[in-house]
Amino acid sequence: MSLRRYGSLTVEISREEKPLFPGEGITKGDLIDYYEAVYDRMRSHLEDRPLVLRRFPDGIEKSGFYQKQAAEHFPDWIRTTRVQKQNGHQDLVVCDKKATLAFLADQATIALHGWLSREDRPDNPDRLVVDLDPSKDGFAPVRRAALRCRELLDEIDVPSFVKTTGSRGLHVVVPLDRRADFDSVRAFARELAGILAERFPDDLTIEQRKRKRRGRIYVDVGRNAYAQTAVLPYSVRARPGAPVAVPLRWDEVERGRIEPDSFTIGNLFRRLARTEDPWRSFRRRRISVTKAARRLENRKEEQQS
DNA sequence: GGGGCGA
DNA sequence: TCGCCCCAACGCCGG
DNA sequence: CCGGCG
Ligand SMILES: [Mn+2]
Ligand SMILES: [Mn+2]
Repeated sequence: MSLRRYGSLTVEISREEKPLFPGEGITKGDLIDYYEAVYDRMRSHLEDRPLVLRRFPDGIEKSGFYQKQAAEHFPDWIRTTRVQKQNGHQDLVVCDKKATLAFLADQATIALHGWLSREDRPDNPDRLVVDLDPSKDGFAPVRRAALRCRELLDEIDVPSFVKTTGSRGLHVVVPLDRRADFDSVRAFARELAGILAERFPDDLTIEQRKRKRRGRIYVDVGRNAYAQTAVLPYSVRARPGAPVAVPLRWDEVERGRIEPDSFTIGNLFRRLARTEDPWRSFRRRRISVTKAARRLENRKEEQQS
């Protein structure tokens, strides 16, 4: 057992040498090192956001579990927030310091998923996510879908940001001013998805039924709802190679060199050292969904005339 | 990873 | 003392 | 209302 100190807090680390990614020999100690080092970049995406933990105490080759309710035995300095659910409430972890991230990593939390809203206004998302899910292999169509999504948003002066998920797809993310609730945001997102699928019916679909997708990319906006989550920027994924969800610049998507597993625990720091935060302007560019929806309506009218 | 519980 | 179990359930949508 | 989906 070893100890790591974070200011006045001490985290007991158990079994640093335990392999969590046996294929690559990546250990729990490596995971903790990673999250320690990435905390400063991750911080703005963690702040005030209820978390869902994806834990793999016996490594990614064994089954893991999701954890929402913070365990009784978590230290008292781990902050939690009470959220309402169908039949009562739950206390979810909120990460407000590096020590929390280190503790969660020691608990074999490989991936962190976050609500799209923050604790002070849980019904009003601060980001809209267009989740592009390929139904077959090949990343080029996903990159193209993301660029088409950005293009549509550009047409109505809505800023957009893109990240790899570390899995198979991409997320296109729009920062919101939180004046609109989930129902309004989702209605707008569904409108966007519908237009995209209409423009590119051979490549994109909004069909929920897998069988009806026919190999096309699923433009999933269903995550824009209360208590739903998306993988957080810089989260590791429980997949071979220890891939990471990484914010990108749009020109990187245009160049077409990025693959879903381009960034991993093992190579992300080269990038962080060389590249400034591609989402640096995220907060500055928050928008009103109500106004954006109005611009989308106007545009549709002028196009049919 | 760690607590609770029944054998 | 040891082995086993638990650790999320929810919200939306189309039919 | 059910079942599928993520
Ligand atoms: Mn996805
Ligand atoms: Mn999805």
